[in-house]
Amino acid sequence: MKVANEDRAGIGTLAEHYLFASFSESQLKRITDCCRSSDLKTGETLFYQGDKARNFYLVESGQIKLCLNSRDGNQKIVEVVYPGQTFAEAVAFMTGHRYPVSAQAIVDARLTVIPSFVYLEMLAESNESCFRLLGDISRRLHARLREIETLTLENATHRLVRFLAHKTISGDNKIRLNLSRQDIAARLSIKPETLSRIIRGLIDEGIINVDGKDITILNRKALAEYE
Amino acid sequence: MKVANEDRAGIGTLAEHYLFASFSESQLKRITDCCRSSDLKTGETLFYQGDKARNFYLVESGQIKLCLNSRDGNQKIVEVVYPGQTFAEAVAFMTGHRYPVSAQAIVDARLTVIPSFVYLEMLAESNESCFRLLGDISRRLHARLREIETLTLENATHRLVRFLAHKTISGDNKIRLNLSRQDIAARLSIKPETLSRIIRGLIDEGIINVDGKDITILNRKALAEYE
DNA sequence: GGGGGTCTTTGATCTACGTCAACACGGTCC
DNA sequence: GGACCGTGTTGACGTAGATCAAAGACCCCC
Repeated sequence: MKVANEDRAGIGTLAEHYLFASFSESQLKRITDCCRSSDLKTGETLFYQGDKARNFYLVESGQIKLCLNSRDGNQKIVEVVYPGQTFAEAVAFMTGHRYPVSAQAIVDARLTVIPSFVYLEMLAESNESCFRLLGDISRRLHARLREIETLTLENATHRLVRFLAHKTISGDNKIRLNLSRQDIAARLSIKPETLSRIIRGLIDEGIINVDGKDITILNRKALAEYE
Repeated sequence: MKVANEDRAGIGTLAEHYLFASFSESQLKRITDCCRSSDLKTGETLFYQGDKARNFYLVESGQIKLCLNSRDGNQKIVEVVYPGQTFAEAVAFMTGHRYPVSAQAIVDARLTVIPSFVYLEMLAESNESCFRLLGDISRRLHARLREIETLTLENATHRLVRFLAHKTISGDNKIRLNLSRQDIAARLSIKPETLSRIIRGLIDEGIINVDGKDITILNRKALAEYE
């Protein structure tokens, strides 16, 4: 289902988003009146880590990567955000109100820019919406925990296998990758060269087949054993 | 201030805790009526990863480690919780309602056990409390992000230096470690042997001095350069 | 359609950290 | 006091993954 959403334009509308589902018509109008759309070209940066944060975002179309950069030029992709998903909601509640990551478009993207203050105002009037946001942030918290888990207790191959498993529609053995090799590498916290070698290994073992961005799982059992 | 709290008993009372500060007298009473205290001996496990979660906890005294365990016996300490702090608040909002980590006492500890359902009920009546919780979870989310950052973009020495810097009371060059070496290692995601060698290195460079659990920073500038 | 650029792959080598094993240093229990 | 056990340290060695360098593959764009 994730794959189905990718790159599809127009599914990111506020009114139908989970976080906004509990607002009344008038509340929703007050929010949308404050929102605007923003277009980003491939490679363009929306904000840098440390920037003052006044908004959060809903992806209407395209893909955005949230990443951390080290002084010596290394990049870690923390999350890739797809149409219909929001990001940076939690920033409004953090002291300092600064983005803890940078956000950059992987492909041309269109976003809805939502000023945090209006959202907070509406939140203060709607307990149900608070609960929705709590659920949303808790899910993110859990995702970060699993990330820490794979980083510390699993090796690079495990991480790739998990990544593939996550992309798999149940029952289907075909996966269409929507990220470049270097972005996958940065997402999995490994170097492109290493990723290439790991994929090579899986191909040589007859576990997967690769054709550009298309991956076919030939031996599901063997793949699962890496997890 | 963190150091000052450690092992001190009795500071963990619901009424004075941040998360409960917005509840009315009667709401607070309804919660406390449902709570009980629980004592844990050193090494005892409160819950295991995957256990059904019905409660969250406030540490009254002692120390609790939240950790992940791999099949091959490796342990990663995600967080150490001290008196006056809560943990597992977010679990109530997660699908499945299972603890994503295990919780174990590092030293004898006393906890307040808070049934999630009462807290949720009260939360539904108090928007301000929702905001407090949102702030609380957002802070945790940010902490996890920084953890991912140090794990992927920094090396073992950096992580130790950050750990020490975090423990430092500004202006004071003395640090009293309250964790065993192996727990520090598990917290920093390195092996005890490696931790030992890194510390040795810093001593040999004349940057720190170590006497059991007491560490003195001799050269703050040199230490900071590792960060 | 061909040439310049960026991505990806492959090979050779390096290194930070892990592993394994031996030893040393306290506590504590008779 | 001595035997003991858990914890920490040190040394020798192994390895996953990084780095460096070079060769292909791909992609546009004029």
